[in-house]
Amino acid sequence: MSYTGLYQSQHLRTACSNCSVSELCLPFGLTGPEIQQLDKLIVQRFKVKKNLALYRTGDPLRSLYAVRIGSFKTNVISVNGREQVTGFQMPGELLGLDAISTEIHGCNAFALEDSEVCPIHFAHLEKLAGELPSLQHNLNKILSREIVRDHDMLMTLGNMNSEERLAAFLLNLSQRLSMRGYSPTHFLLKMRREEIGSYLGLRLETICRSIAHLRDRGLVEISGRDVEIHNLKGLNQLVAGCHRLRLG
Amino acid sequence: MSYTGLYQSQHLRTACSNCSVSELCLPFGLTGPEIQQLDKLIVQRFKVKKNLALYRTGDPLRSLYAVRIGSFKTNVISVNGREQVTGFQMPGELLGLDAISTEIHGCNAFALEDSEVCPIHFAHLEKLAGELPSLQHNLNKILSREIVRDHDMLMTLGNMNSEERLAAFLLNLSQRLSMRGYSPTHFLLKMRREEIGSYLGLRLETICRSIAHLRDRGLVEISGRDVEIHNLKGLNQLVAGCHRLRLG
DNA sequence: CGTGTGTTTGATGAATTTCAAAGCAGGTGG
DNA sequence: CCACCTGCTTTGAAATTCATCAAACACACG
Repeated sequence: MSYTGLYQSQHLRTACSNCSVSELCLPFGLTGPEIQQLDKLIVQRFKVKKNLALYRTGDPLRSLYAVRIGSFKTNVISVNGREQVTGFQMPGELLGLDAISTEIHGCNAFALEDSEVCPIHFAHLEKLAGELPSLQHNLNKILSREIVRDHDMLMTLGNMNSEERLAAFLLNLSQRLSMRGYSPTHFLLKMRREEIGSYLGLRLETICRSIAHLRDRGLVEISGRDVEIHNLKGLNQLVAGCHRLRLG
Repeated sequence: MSYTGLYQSQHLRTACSNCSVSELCLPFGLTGPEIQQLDKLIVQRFKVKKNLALYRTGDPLRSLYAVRIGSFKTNVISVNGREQVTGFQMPGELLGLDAISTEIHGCNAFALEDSEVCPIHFAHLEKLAGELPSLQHNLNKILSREIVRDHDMLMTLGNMNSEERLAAFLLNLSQRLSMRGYSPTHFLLKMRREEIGSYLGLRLETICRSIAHLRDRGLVEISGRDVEIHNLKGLNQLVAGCHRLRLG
């Protein structure tokens, strides 16, 4: 069995397994005729084989990348050789935003499976943004949203125990997949336990044990990379108290 | 004794205790005549008393704020009432970047001491950025730099023990202060132990004990809020192995 | 000089890491 | 097609770190 889909086995596929150009424009919040402007930037596409780098720390920023097919992880390697995973990206999401500050990539991006991306030449994007206020506005929003996401992650690492972190992680994947039309309750993990652990600030053994705990509570069934969420509500309750209090 | 300075007692002051308008333009990377354009946006200034909020979660985004005098913390309160400090801001730094995504503030900003800020009306800033490509470019960079900072923080929380986290925190303050012309080795903390703990994902008692450990190693002398770094090199070595490996 | 807030230190217990070993799955070559 | 590797996952037992609970202390302020 082979997967062209992502985080989702073929027979479960309920939506497109890849992203069209106009879908790639979605993060930029563009509609109608403006898409055609952005279209001009999203002309190329290329494949990245599993475990190969899309870019590496220190590479100059040429393009941002929109994931079309597959999935990626971004990580930073410390002097003493430890990996810190800073994020996982799936189709329709952007890679490389952190490089804008220095115009040099500050992390590595590796394909977790055979994948395909569309490069978006950054200098051209900025030029186009200068002409299209709504594009500029949305670029600001995209960058800001990334900051919000990171703050949520800080909250996860600062306030949650291992079981809650794993639950929050699974719910996050579930939500992002359902946004793209996939099943929110049944999907495949493309990363190893060790990578999940790095992302969540835990050791891989702790991830295994937390999986076992969630299983014992009857909330999920996870065998290998295959995830089945039995009780979405229960998972949500587990992390509810740790979430951002929304006012206004 | 009263402090108009920030993180720095009066008698130690070696640089300006507040930021002029042109200094506030520094984060935007502008020089020469362009500053005069930005000047038009930075016209007001107002004071925020210690412990009062500059803005709160749920407030609509009207302005970003440049800290002129004093210091702030940003935090998020979770449903179960726990505080997560997401950052500390000192003069010359910007507040409110995370609100751009939703146009609603996603966190609270509190003054840690009597402070003064310059509001930068965001709609006007975006409009001006549309006319000044270099301003737009720098706004992108500022947002991206915030993402990089957050990634470094994820690394701190994911890979370091309590002592290393505290050392990294002190070095970070030291570096930001020295950039502004203050002593990198002698300064005052404006936040409580509990707030440092929240920021570093530790309890306040653990902060106290980590302080004691660093003192026992002869690296620092901290009594109350007064910090004296005796061995900057030693502190750096402590966290060196956990830092980003730079290639290229 | 008392009161309240913030800090320090100690004793204990819980959660997570570390070390170790066994089990499983997928891919490769005989 | 099977056997064997190799890399990944799971589980157990011991060690460690950090959180929790508790109490004393320090300091600023009215």
